[in-house]
Amino acid sequence: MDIYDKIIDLAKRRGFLWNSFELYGGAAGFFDYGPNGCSVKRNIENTWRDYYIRKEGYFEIEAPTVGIEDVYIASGHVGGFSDPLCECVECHSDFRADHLLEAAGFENAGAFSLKEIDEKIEKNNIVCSECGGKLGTAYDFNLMFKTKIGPGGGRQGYMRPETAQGMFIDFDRLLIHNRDKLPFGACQIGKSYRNEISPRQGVLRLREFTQAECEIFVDPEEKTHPEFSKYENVTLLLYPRDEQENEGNPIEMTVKEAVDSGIIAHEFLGYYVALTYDFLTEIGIDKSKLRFRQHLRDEMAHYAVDCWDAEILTERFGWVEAVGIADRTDYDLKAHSAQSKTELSVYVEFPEPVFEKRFTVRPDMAKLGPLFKGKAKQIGDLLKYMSESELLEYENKETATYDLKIENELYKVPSNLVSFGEETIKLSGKTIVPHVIEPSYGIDRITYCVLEHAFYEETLESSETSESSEISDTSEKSEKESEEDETRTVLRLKNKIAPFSVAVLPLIGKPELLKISKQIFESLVDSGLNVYYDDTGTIGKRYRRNDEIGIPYSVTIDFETIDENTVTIRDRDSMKQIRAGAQTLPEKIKEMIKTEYKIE
RNA sequence: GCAUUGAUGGUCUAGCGGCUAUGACUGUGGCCUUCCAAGCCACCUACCCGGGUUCAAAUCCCGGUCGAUGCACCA
Repeated sequence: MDIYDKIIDLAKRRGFLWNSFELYGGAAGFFDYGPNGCSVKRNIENTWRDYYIRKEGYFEIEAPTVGIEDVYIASGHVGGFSDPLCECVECHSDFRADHLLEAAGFENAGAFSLKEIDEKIEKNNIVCSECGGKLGTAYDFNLMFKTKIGPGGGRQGYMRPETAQGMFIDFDRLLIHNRDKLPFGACQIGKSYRNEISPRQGVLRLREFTQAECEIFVDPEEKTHPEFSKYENVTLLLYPRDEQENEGNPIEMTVKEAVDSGIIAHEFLGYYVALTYDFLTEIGIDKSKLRFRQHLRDEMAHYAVDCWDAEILTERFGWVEAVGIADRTDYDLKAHSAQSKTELSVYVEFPEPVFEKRFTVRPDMAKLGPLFKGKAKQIGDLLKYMSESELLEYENKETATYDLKIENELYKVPSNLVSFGEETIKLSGKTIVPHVIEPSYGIDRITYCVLEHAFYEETLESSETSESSEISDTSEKSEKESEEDETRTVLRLKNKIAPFSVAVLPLIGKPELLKISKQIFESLVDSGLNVYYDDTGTIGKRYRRNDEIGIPYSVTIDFETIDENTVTIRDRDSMKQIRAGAQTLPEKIKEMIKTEYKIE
């Protein structure tokens, strides 16, 4: 049983993760979060909000999960989020049709239509590489879930394959909300949907999953980050493109070093790579099992400048991509701008107005109008955009006119109606389409990894077998261990991530202890803590149960509580205890939660 | 989607044509119990779904669903 099986087993038993639709036999690619899983996931999401909304000051929005067709035409998902597949008639293997053609020597096979693919397969006699059978006609498999909006034929709708488009579409509203200034960010946490061909690896590849995405809109020429110094000395394990291509290894370096040496494209990306490191370690990802891998050039979207994935090491699946941090440039805004025929841009004021000398031609339109009637505008425009030398070329000194030819008609424009010269123009700003820096987090993957990294088993020698250390034969000893020693399973979750902060446990079920326990429970609940109360069975069993779902502290009420108004506080990880006054318990526990206090 | 393989209480598991489906752990109630899965008593909970073969199917056959693995796909 590997750690994945152990965690899925624990997750099922203790209400973290359940297969969806189990009652009806289940469906691949869907998971339910049970009560404890829901708490952990929510705590992770709220910590994310803490970083992006509270600290970074970005704006959270909530857009629909169903989108209209225009959105995904613009984003490229309607056309590009599908793959041409080809099925073997004999053995029913599926192949990427474009890959087959590329293997047969065609270049840019990805650009072929389905019809072209069929023709080329036919002509070149391409057969199934598995069994040599004949290939069926190519078809598009689009990874978006389709739906209809409204009754009857309805309007074509799609379940969103990423939350990002919501932020792009609201760009102009968000810009006004930020009072027309860059940079600013918008985020959203929510479900996304991809109709995966074959979901595997449990909760790591889902058809419905939760993303936390942030789109930060920046000035394309200003990719330094004002708060860069906050993270510049964070040391990261980076796996740059060059190292991957030359079979090298990840390298440790500070964010500053990575940006200065050009490994990370710019400060803005570096800042969010470091923030991601901070966030992931804060929620309990093991530092030593976290690295940042740069996308290879062919792996990156064609419009992206640079892209780094946070990868988390898991035992069964190896390095799992959990976060992507990309510079998407102005691709998305331009695409939506073109699709919606609306300008999506920002007017950026220069710190100082810029004065530019420019040669300008000023045709006297008030005179040219009556003279040339319908052609006047065309003539005027032609003159306006001429350089000095061009203008002089058309000058006819004899007749004192500029002789212009438009559609083979000659127009003689009197020179005295055209003035020109150098002018100084004041520019106080310019209109730009912002670039987008996108940190995108896969919350379900992160949640699984947090559980895996928190998972801890220890073997406790049962008290009767303490003499077993005298046995010299190791195999005999291990046999004895498995018989008599017990395994304690602990989720060493960070305090802020654990499903409950503290458990209240009367030592035994005597009425006088139960009464006072309830009072202590109430006082902790009233102070805002998430408290778990349990008075069944024996104390040891309850400790074990709570260890397994990661409750960091247990408050035990015993007979001294009645006499002296004190309780014990037990540490989940060390099992050590301290005594504390019941009066100030809520403050004490809150302080311990906040400081990740360990009783040694 | 293909191939291999599996599916029995919440979990692990025995049974592999034939009585009321085995056991352990968990859970619940009770007794006991002054700090780490203690003990005793009682109880709850299961043959993945649909067809077929048979007097009789958890067991054999076919199809489906879900899981694991490989190929393919995906990030």
